[in-house]
Amino acid sequence: MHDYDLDATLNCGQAFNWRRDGDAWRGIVGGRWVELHSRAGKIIARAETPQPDWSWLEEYLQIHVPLETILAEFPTDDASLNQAVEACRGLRLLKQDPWECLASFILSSTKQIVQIRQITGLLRSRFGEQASVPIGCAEAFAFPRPEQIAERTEAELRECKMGFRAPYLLDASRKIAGGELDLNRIAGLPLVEAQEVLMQIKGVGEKIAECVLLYGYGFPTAFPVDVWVARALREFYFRGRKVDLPKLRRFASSHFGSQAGYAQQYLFHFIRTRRIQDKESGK
DNA sequence: GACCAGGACCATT
DNA sequence: AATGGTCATGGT
Repeated sequence: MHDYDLDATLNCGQAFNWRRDGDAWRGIVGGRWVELHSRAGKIIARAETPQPDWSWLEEYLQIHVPLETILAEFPTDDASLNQAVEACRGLRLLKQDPWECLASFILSSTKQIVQIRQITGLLRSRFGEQASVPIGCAEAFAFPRPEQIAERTEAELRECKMGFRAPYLLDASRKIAGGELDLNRIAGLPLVEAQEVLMQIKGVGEKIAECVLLYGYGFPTAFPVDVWVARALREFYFRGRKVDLPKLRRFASSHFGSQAGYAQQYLFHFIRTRRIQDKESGK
């Protein structure tokens, strides 16, 4: 896969279940331990036991998605977006488990990505089931299911450093475990209705709902606007002016077209990595 | 120590 | 409709 940038894809703030070890990425997908390498234009995968069928991983990584076709849907007269694509061509959107995605992004609000990794990691190791790993590898845990979270107390969840987000995660897990909310039903709904269903959960607003719809369900026009994307939109399309979130969202929905979600991810990764580089070069 | 982080919610104008 | 404060915790 010459057009698959594994580093960017696994480390661009859409998923929080990957750790780099040398040139390998290790994580849990669908409860299974897996290790990924990018080598000579190919992605090499290793699981704990031999896999007769890798379709679960191909689906997660969206291997079959033709990236060039998606990029061809981007607005052509957009220099900033073109620049973002050039900076990290090969960046992909994953197809994550909706529940894990929902729970992770409930925990994401006003948290840095390193901290989201820490919180979800604590949640796994305390409440998730231990996965089998190859000899010599660090222990790993599946993401706890809704029922496993729902039976905990708010105080127990707060011990995972999630602070005021604990009642939000508890509300989500209990609505789902209790059958009040069916995550399987969301996939077939129109975007706006799907978003409204998710926003019935306390602590889930427009942004978090769009993250779940984009990363967990693959709605191609979902366009989450966080502080970074807002920053990018204001700088690139409004000459740095103060523009409020509703206006930014309206602009995005009219400008980026049928693959707006992908465009969002390129802008997010572009402006974030640029900021990090600026800091490293002493600015 | 100040400021910020892949926000949401609620009270006040 | 639009601000503004608050929430918990840790990184830079």
